Amino acid sequence: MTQKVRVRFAPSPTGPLHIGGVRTALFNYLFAKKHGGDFIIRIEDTDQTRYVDGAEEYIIEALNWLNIPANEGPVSGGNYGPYRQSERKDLYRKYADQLIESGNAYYAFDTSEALDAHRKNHEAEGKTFIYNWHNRLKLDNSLALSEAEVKAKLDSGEEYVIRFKTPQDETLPLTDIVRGAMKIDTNVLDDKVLFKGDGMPTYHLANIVDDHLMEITHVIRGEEWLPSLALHVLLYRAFGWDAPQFAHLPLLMKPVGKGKLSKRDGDKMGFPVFPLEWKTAEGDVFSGYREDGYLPEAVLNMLVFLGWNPGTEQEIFSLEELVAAFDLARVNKSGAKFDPEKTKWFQHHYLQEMDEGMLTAQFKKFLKDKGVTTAVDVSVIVPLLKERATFVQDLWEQGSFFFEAPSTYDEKASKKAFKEDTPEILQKVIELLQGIEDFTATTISDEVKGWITSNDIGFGKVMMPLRLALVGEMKGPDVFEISSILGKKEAVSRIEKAVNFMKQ
RNA sequence: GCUCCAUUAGCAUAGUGGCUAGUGCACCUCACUUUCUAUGAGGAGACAAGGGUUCGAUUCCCUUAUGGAGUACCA
Repeated sequence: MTQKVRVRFAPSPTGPLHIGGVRTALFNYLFAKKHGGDFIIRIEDTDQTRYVDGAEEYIIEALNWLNIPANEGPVSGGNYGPYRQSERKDLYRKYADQLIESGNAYYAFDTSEALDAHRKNHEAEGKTFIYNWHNRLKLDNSLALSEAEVKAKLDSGEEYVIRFKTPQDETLPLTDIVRGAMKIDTNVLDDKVLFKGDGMPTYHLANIVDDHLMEITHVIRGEEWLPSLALHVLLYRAFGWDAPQFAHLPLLMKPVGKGKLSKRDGDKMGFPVFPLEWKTAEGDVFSGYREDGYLPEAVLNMLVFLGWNPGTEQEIFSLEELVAAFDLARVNKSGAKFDPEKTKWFQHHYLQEMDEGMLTAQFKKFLKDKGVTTAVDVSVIVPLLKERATFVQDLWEQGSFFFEAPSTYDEKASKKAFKEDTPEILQKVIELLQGIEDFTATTISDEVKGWITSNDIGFGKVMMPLRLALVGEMKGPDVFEISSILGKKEAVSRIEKAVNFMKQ
């Protein structure tokens, strides 16, 4: 029996959770649930200078909205806490020391200024400064200095960092579930800082220690971590621990042009890149899927197909179906361009599937928020409008005329529809409507159509101006449905208004 | 620059050593709705390039090109 699957999503609370991060969380969630495992959230806040207020709450709320909550985390708790690295601070030091004792790490006293200077000099010569085997003995660290010198520096309280002593002359084989086998020459790696001058570990140390302590079995993360994989594997080895399995997910790219999707792309191109709306301290607002009216099911379905597919032709998946179908082996290797149009298609689909009573309730709320009061039965018009709606707000877009009589007539359409003989025709229609007792769509339709054919008038001459009179534009459902819902009195009044408008 | 990763139509992708290379979005046409949507039916559109290996390569190998990531006392 293998051990229980435990995966973690480890965001850094430096701002709102990017949609790419949401996908990483989703894949972690699906993998965990598929294998009956646990999904853990861990806040990686080892960089205190980049901490942003509210970011952590945002992350949790976003996952809850999408219905993919964690089993363990800073809010839900668990047996492996604390789940914030800042609260685990005291823990890391001893592991860094352990590495020094075993000869896998060393103290380095080089100041940031000195290292920056080295980098600048190298850059000027077109070279890259790497802190590793080829120069570590020439720099200011415990490998180059005598024991007494090191002790003196340490005792005097001089600031230092702890660096990993990357092994030399080794071809390290790496395995990734998505990419398969890779290998890297350890000589190109640098001696990464594991423990910072401020007493905090870097991501690299903290993530290995925590993943080990939290008994993480699979690390599923973005491709931007692939270059760090060698270091991480080496760290597990240095500690003598079993490494988890790794899976690096392809990046999400902008819809057009080059480069990865960034937070500024969204509002520039008219789609959200965040699950929830986010307001910065400076007052900038980034739109979110939730506030834009997307359903969580649509966002999830869209997201899961970015970099994964089931290998069948099924495209619509409920969360349960995703859990059943998901497989890391079917994750793609190359970056996926984000397609906002496809998102809308999913959204349209899920809106159609939504319970009609629920949709009506949401639309009623929308109307209330807008301050619209009406005698019209909203539950009657929702089914009429819904198939052409992608968002709840589209119902208003499509059917506002049910609640407000048109005050103007679409210019282009009225040129086409309002002709010289139109007032006369509409006047006849008014008389016709007045005479209908059973004011239902079918009866009105029969009466009007019958009248048109028997008088040989031509449908266009009647239907177009009639629609324009009732709606104000060339849109909306069947004109007779509209007439019926508006009621005789209102329908007649709108037609009269149009007649008067034309007479001016 | 260096290291690692990738490359099927505008986008997301399926797939195979030999088939008309499949699907969805978007696009075009028609039908329906005498409007606009939605829907239905059709249609156009792809294996980055060049070398190998092979009886045969989109599929395997190499090179090039393009794209991406990393290259911090950030995650």
